[in-house]
Amino acid sequence: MIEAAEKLLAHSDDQDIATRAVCEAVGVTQPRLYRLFGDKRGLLDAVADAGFERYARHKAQLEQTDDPVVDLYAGWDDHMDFAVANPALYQLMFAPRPHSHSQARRHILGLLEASLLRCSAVGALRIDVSHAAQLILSSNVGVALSRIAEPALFDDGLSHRARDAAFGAVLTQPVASATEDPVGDAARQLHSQLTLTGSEALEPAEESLLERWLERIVERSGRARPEKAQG
Amino acid sequence: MIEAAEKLLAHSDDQDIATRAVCEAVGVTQPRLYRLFGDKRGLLDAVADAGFERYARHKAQLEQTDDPVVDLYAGWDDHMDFAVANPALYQLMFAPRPHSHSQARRHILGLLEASLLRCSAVGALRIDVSHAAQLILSSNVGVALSRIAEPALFDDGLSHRARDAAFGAVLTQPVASATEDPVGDAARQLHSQLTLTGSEALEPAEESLLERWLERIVERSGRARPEKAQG
DNA sequence: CGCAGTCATGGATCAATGATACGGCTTGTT
DNA sequence: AACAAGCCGTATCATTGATCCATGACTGCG
Repeated sequence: MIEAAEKLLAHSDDQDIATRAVCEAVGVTQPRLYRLFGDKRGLLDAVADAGFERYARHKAQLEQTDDPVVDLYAGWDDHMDFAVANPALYQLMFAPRPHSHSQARRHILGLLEASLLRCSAVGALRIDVSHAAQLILSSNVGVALSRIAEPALFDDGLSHRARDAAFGAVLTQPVASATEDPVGDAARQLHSQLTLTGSEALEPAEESLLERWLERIVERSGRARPEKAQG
Repeated sequence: MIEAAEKLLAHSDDQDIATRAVCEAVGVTQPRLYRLFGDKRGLLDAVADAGFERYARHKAQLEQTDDPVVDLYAGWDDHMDFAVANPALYQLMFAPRPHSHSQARRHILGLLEASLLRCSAVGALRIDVSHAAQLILSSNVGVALSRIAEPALFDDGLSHRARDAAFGAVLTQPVASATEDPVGDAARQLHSQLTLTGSEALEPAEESLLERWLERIVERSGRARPEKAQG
């Protein structure tokens, strides 16, 4: 029945299900559902917890590297994959629901803490496990919900950038400095200044062409910059 | 009427409102509401957009420092304050709602980009404005929604830790001191860098013309002191 | 001033849905 | 076989999102 509810939820366009629909999808009556779950909220909690179990199973198959930091990176990406693959279920698990008794968030935080504990054991963690887990999970959820809510506003590369930002603040590994690309940095700064105030020294056509060139420089240097983490 | 809807929403414990309740709180009939907003979703969109306007007004009163990075930090904290002060409205604005036409998220992203553009203009930004805005907003929303959903799981200091993590990934460590001629400074810096290392992104002819333009910008800003440095 | 036409208005109502009461059936025990 | 107990499902209620149609107000014309 939980499977049916999740299926209906995934296919419903307004992110809501009717208890009647769930019941007749399984072939049972409504009182049965209410004796089993007590409430519609109870049913949704059960669906959310079932979602966590699937999440945990999928994650258990994945995490077997001997480098805990690599596993951490894979965990973030896996989380994002889960979110985009099951947006409705993901919202059920991570969007605020009043009076929800689902333990999915707490359990996933526990999984993340376990993963971080391994990192901390090899000295890769800069702050304590609990705080790091909160930071990573909330950031990860924020990116996922933002992408679910309005994919047009949030870039495809956002997940990796946010991941590196969160991990950079949490892990002890040296953070790549921005001074590796001085040309790009200077071009970016000038581009912003021109956008903000303009310049009386150039004709409008010249300024427009200059801005295009600066964008090219920034883009080129962004590609050439050594991007360390992918996977 | 929007105010009444928001008030009811804030006081409702299940994070939902009945169109009847809104109508009789204002003293109008239901068809009136449906001719005004077309839909319950339309009403909620209107409430969300009204929430953005309050957010924007509150923010406009705040942002007046001459250090854009300081303003950026204040903006994050202000965002969190808004979230904890108006949790229901905040969820309406930032939690995914199917088929929502609310522009609140887009507008707030625009405000953030404007704030970041000022940072980038003084060389405080390591990546481009749009990407930085996406990262900061999604992380901020994630922390806020997590705290709203389950305050017990997420520490009080999480907001500041996440803030520093996001900003640390986005800002350059040494903040360039504000000068009276930022365009000229940026142009001079880029000119020097191009002279030193060049750029593969431009053709030689383009690069040569770019250097002449940069010289013109530097010369002009050196001669005519820009007294109106506002944009 | 009177009248027809147009349109907003709201009481009444429909349809969907969450939740439940009550009669009937199965099951186990004597 | 008779009886008690518990589960099941039909039928139903209450709430709520959304809409229909008779009514009345306003406008423009004669």
